[in-house]
Amino acid sequence: MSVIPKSYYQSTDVVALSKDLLGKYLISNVDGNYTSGIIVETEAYRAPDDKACHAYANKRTPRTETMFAIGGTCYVYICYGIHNLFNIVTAPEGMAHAILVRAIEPIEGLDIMKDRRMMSMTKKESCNGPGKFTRCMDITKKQNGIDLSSKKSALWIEDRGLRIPKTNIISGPRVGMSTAEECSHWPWRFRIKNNKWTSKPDVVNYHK
DNA sequence: CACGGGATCGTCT
DNA sequence: GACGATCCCGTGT
Repeated sequence: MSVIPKSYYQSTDVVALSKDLLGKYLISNVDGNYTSGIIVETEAYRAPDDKACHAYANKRTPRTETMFAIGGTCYVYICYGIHNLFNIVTAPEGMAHAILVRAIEPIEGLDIMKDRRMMSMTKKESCNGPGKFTRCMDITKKQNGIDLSSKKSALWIEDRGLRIPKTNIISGPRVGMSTAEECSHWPWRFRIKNNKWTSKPDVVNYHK
């Protein structure tokens, strides 16, 4: 039940951290409603060279400013006007790296999550998307910029000893990127092999 | 199961 | 004023 310390997030290898975060527990304690889940799918974003990253070319705007914060900071933004997407900022302050959490396996507080989602948590469709589990855990822009390495926060991450062997980690291209062109092919999307709580596996196919 | 379109609004040009 | 690091539902097979 140990909270992952801020030092963990200072690595400049955001790809390695994206893999290492698989199997860690994301805890939400918003307004006293405790829910948790295991991170089963992640995606890496890395400024300045990654065109798919909001902070591509180290572009600073009111929105991207959070990405430049110290590793261990929470970055939440709204996508398509509806969905709150949850990211973990990594690397030292000034370096805009982040990891998008794309899916979790719901573990605790299933009744609370069910009410928020209006869907049974035994269904694999309940949390297998970045806009889905945030709804279950009430993650919103209110949490943008908070510290993920403290249990005093509304959100934090724990290492409960679960270990995912490297042979059980699948990598693939990132999704949902029409303008980032070649960067979308970078295999920076990671998920736990044979885990029913990940989003539908994409077939890697560069031939059509 | 694949595909297509609508929802909906913050963000940046 | 256009565009999303998405989701859901309808239609057709």
